[in-house]
Amino acid sequence: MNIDKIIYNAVGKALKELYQSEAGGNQIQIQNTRKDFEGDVTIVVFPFLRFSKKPPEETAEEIGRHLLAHVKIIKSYNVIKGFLNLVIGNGYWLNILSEAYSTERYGIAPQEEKPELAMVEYSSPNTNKPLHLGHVRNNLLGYSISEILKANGKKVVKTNIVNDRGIHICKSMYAWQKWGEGKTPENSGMKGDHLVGEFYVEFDKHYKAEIAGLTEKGLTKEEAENQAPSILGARELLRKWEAKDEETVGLWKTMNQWVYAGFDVTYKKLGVDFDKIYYESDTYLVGKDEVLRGLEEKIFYKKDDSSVWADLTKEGLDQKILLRNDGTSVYMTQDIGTAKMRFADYPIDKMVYVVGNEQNYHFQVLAILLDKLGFEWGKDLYHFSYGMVELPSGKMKSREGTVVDADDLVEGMVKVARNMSIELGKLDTLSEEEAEKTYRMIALGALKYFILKVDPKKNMLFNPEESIDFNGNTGPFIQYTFARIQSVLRKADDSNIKVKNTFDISSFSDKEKGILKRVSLFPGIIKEAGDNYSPAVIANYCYELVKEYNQFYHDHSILSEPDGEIRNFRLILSSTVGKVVKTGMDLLGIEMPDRM
RNA sequence: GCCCCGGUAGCUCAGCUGGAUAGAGCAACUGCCUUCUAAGCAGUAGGUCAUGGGUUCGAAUCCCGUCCGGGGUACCA
Repeated sequence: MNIDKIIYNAVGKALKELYQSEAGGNQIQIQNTRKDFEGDVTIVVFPFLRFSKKPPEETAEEIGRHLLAHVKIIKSYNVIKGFLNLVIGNGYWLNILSEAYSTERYGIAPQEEKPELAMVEYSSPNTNKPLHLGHVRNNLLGYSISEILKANGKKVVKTNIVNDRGIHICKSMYAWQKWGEGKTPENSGMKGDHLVGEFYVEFDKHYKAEIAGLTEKGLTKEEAENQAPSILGARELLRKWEAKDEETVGLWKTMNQWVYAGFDVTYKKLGVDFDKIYYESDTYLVGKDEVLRGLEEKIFYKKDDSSVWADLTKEGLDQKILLRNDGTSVYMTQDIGTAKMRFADYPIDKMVYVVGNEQNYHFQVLAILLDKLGFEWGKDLYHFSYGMVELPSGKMKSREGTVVDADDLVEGMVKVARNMSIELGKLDTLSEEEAEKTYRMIALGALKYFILKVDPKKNMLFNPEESIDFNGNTGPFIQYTFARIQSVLRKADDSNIKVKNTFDISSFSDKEKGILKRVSLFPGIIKEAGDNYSPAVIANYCYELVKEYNQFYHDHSILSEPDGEIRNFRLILSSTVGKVVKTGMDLLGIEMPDRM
C-alpha cells in the first residue's frame, strides 16, 4: 500500500482515539518532508488544533507518540512547530525497491477489465503546406497524452482529421496549373508537402501583385481582393471540385497524395502515428445532413437570406452560423459530421480534441451543439487546449515567412547533436549507422523534452537561433544519465558481479532514501499526468529523479565498493531508476540510447 | 466593449487541491577528469512571486479590484 494512505488511515485512527473526532477529507495533510528536516513523511497538525484544543507542539507530540506505538513502519518522529515529521524504517523502502525492481515496466497500470475507450484527435493538418513548429507541439502532446492514457489503463484510438478540401488547397492547385510547369516531387526531388506549400506561397505572391495592380487602377481593396484573376481561378476550381469535375478532382487527388507522402515522412521522424484517419472531404456532407436534420427538428433556424443558425443565447453565448446562405458548410458543420462518423465507427467513451487554445470558443459551442442534436456524448467532449508557440519575433505567420518548418527543425537538431557528439568524441566506438541513430535519438529527445516539459496550457517561447540546450533540464541530460546506468550494468555484468534480488543492508543514506521515495511515487505521477492531461508533470518529475540520482552517484564508485551488499543494493537502485526513467520517457515518446 | 488564459531570478521554465527558508537550467564567476561516461559534479551571485486589498494560525497558491501581455468574439479553417 502507498505510504501516504497508510499514514492517512493511521492519523485518522489516532485522532479518533485521542480526541474522539472524525477528521476526514483534506483535513489530514500528508506531504514529503523537506530535505532540511529529519524524516520522510510530514503531517501538518494545524487543522487538528480545534479537536485537541492544545498548542500545536503538544498536539503533534501526542499524535506522534500514538503513531509510533501503533504503526510498525514508523521508526521515530520529531516535532517542529506545527509539523510532525515521521521517519519510516528501512524495511519499507527496501520493499519498495524490490517490488519496483521486479516489475517489468514500472508504474504502468494494466489495462482495465472493461477499459474506457478514449479517442484522441491530434495533428489535424491542412493539405496546402508542410507541418510547422505549432504542429510539432500538437503532435507531441497528442501522442504523449495517448500514451499516458494507455498507461492509466484506457484503450486509446489515435485519430487525425485531415482538412483536405477547401479554398486553401485550390489555391495551390491553381498555382500549379498556372506556373507549375509540370513539377512533381519525383522530377523536382522535393518533398511533396513542401512542393505544394511552395505553390501556395506562389499563389499568394501573384494574388498580392494583382491586388496591388487593381487598386492602382482605382478599385477599393475589397473589390480588388474579390476580382483578382487568381482568386477567381481558385474559386472556380473549388466550384468544379464540388461539382465533381473529373479533371479537377484528379489534380486534387494527385496533389493531396504528394502531401500525404510528405506528412508520412515527418510523422515518422517525430515518432507519432494514428490508428484511424478521417478526411474532411468525407465528413463535411455528413455534417450538413445533421444540420438540416436539426433545422427540421427546430433546434436551429433559418434566416431570411436562407443561412442556418443556432441560437445559443440561453447558454450565455451568441448565435452561431452553421450553413452559409449558399448552403455550403462552415468549420463547425464539418466537426459535427466528423463527430457523428467517429461515434458510429467506435464505442467512444471519451473524445479528446488536441487543438490550440485559440479555438476554445469553437469547442465550447461544439459541445453544446452536439448535445442539442441529441448525441449524449456531446457535452462530455474534452478540448485539450494548449498554448501557442511563439518566436522571439512574435507569433508565427506563414505569409511573413516566419514559420519554423518541422522538417528543417528536426534536421537542424540532428546536425547539432552530431557535431556536438563528434566534438566530444562520445560515440567513436560505434558504427556509423549506430552513431547516426543515436544522434537522431538525442536530437529528438532534446526537441520533444523541450516542448513537453512546458505546461501545455501555457504559451511557450521557442528560439530557433539558440536552438535547444543539451545541458541542464533537457532530454539529453536524462538520456545521458540513462546511458550511464546502462554502462554501469554492462560493467557489472562483465565483471560477473551477481545482482541478487534479495538484499539486506542496515542503513542507507538520506540521498539514497530520497531516490527511493521518488521511485515509489512514480505511479502516482503517471496518474496525475493522466488526470491533468499533462506530459509536463512526468517530464519534470523524471528530471528531478535523474538529477538526484546523478548528483549522488557521480562521486561514488558502485563497482569497486568492498562491501558486496552495498554494491548490489546500488546496482539494483541504478537499474530501478533506469527502468522508471525509461518508462517516463516512453510516455513522452523519447527514445533512450544505451550509449552516448 | 464583452468572454477566456497568462504575469515567479537578466532569459527559458518548475512549484498553484493553502503549509516550514519560493526551486531548476541557461547566461556570469570559482573549483573538480587514474573510479560507470565532464552532455557531468560541487560552489558563488541573482527574487517586493505584476500590483493593491481581502479570507486565515499560515497565501506564489484561494477571492475581488487595477495594470501589462496573449487569444476569442455571428458566414476563415
